[in-house]
Amino acid sequence: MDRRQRKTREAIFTAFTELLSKKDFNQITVGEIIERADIGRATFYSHFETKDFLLKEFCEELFCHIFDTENDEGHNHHHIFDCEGADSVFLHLFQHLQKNDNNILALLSSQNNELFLKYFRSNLELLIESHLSLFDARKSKDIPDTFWKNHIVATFLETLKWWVENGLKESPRMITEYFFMVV
Amino acid sequence: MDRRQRKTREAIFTAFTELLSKKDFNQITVGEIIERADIGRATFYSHFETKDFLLKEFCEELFCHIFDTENDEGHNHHHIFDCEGADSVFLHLFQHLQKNDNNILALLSSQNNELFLKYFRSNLELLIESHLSLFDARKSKDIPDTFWKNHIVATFLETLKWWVENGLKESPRMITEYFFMVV
DNA sequence: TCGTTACCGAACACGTTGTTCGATAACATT
DNA sequence: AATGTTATCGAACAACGTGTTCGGTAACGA
Repeated sequence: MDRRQRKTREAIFTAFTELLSKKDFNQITVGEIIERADIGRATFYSHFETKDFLLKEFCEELFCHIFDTENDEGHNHHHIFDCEGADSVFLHLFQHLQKNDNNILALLSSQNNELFLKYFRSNLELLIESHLSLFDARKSKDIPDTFWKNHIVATFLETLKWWVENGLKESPRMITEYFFMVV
Repeated sequence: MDRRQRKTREAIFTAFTELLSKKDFNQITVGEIIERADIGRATFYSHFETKDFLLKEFCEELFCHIFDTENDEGHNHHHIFDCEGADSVFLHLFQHLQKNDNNILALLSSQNNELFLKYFRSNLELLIESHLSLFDARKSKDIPDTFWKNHIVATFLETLKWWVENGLKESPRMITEYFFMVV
C-alpha cells in the first residue's frame, strides 16, 4: 500500500477516534473528520464510500485486534485464548481492555453509539460460544440455549459498561469475579 | 386543548409510530412524517421544536402509560403495582407488554434506536429500585449495589428483547420465570 | 356573530452529503 | 535521474434535510 494512502487512512482513523470520544457517531460530520485529519474532501470519499463504511472498517480493525484468534508466538503477554483457569478468558479480556490501547473504552461510554456496540457484541458472541461450557454448571435445564447465550453476552457487556462508567476503579480480577457472580 | 391541536398531535404520533416500526429514528425525515400525517410543515414545527423533541414527548407519553404509578381505581385489570406474589410486578409488566397496545414491542426491535431504549431503561430503573428487595436472596454481599441494580435492569431488558426477537412464543409467565432464573 | 388561533403551503437560508474534474506532487520502477 | 502511475488537493456542484417565515384561510370557542 502506498505510503500516502497509509498516512491518510491513519489520519482519518485518528481523527475519527478523537471525535467519537466526544460525540455520538450520528452528529459527527464528514467535514469535521477531514478538517481534523487535514485532508481533502475528495480524498475522504476515495477511501470510504460513506461515513457508515468508515465506522464499519474502523470496528473491524479494532475488534480484529482485540479478538484476534491467531497465535502471535514470540510475544510473552498472555493471549486471551490461553486457558489457565476457568475464568482466564474473561480475565484476560478485561485486562486487555483496561490497557485501552485502542481507545475502545471511550467508545463504550453511553453517549456512543449503537452500531459500535453491535460489532462488539457479535465478536463477543463468537468468543463466548466457544467457551459456553464454562457456564454449564449455572444453567438450568429449562432455559433455552439461545436465551442463555444471549444472557451471558449481555451480562458481559453490561459489566464492562458499568466498569467503564464507574471509572475503572476495580481491578480486572475483581470485575471478572463480579461477572461470574451474577451470571 | 383545541380539537385541531389534538387531531394534529395524534396524526403526528400515529405516523411516527408507523415509521418507527419500519426504520431507525435517525433515518426518518420530517418530510416523511408530515406526508404520512398529512399536515403542513409549519404545523409540525409549531407542535415540536425538533424531531428529537417529538421522540422525547413520544417516549414520555408511552412510558407514562406503562409505568403509571397512579392507582386507577374502578378498573378491574391488574395494575403492575398490585403485589400478589414475589414476581407479580414483572409478570404484570410482561403481560402488559404482550398486549402491545402502544406498539412498544415493534420499537424494541433491533433496528430501533438507542434513545428509545434509554427512556425505557430509566423508567425501568425507577420501577426496579422500588422492588429491589425481591432480589436480596440472590445478591452476594461482595457485589456493589449499583452493579447489582444495573445488572437486574439490564437483564430485564435483554430478556424482553430476546422474547420479542424470538416472536413472543413464550407466555408472560414463562418469560418471568426465565428472568428470575438467570438473575 | 366575532375575535382568536391553528393550519396551510410555498418560499427561504442554511448545513451536510457525496460527486466531479483538472492541476499538482508524491510515489515506484527502471 | 527520468518516467509513468496514482493519491491528493481544492473548489465547485447538485441533491437533500432542517428549521423558519409569512400571508391567507378556515376551524374553533364564547
